[in-house]
Amino acid sequence: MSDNKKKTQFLTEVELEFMTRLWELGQATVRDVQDALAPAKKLAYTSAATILRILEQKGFVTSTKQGKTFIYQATLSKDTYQSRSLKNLSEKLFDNTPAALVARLVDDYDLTEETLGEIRALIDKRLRDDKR
Amino acid sequence: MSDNKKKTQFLTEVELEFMTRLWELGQATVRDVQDALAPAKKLAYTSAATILRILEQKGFVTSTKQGKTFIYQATLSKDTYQSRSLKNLSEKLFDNTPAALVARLVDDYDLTEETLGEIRALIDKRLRDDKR
DNA sequence: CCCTTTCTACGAAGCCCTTCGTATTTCTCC
DNA sequence: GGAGAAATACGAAGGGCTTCGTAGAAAGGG
Repeated sequence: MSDNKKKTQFLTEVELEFMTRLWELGQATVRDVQDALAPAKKLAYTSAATILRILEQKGFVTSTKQGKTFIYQATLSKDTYQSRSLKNLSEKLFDNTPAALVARLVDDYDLTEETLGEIRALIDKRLRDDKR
Repeated sequence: MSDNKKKTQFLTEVELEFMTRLWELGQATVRDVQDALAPAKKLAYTSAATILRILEQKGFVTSTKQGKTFIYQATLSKDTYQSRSLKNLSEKLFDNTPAALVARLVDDYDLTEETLGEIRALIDKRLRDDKR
């Protein structure tokens, strides 16, 4: 005890949009991120700056100053966030049963035969690897 | 045009908790749902009533009056909401590539051989069904 | 050196979410 | 029919998110 810091595990819609840009760009200034936003999601420069500042407060990104400008970078990898999100979804909505999640996915989407094949290959690979 | 009704596609944390109870119970009064909440998530009776009222406003549940009491019921099946959530996650975080989602899932979780087998069976079934 | 451009810092407005308390209605049953 | 129990209706407080504007600092070219 204790940093009574309230953990914000998950990103809001807008924050996710920003993190996605950062994951793509690797490093980026406010301007870079703002420019990278889809036309439908454009924000004022100061709005973009605010979102990045908040993301930094929450620990999702870090910044380093270069000249007068901050350069932002994600502290959390996309992979890690994907894991976290899937785990959460599985817990909250699929009774912590990943197989049920895949079942739903396979049932709903009009997955092409090719996609289904890819998925099966992944599983087979994993089964093989586990055997070893 | 137009019903300028802003669609709220997704549930908040608390709302999801409530919907989960409703999905389990089938039909339920405010009191039923409140009682069904996990101890850590107990709310005052009026709070529970408020959440259900909001869920109704948003169209996720309907109510019918029975005597002086409202009986609530989900209008959206859990399956449907699962689909919607998966679709969203896939779009927003996996470049709309369901196979990538499964890949992450298979990589992260320590899935048992049994679970992996189940998943593969699902896919095989789907592949077979599609063939027909 | 100063003007323009570009950046950061900060705070405010509007909205929604969460939680609850108070006030009112409705039912029941003695 | 009136008292008490239980339900609904409503609104308010507190907090967070989203968006932006204004003010001030920093940089650089003429």
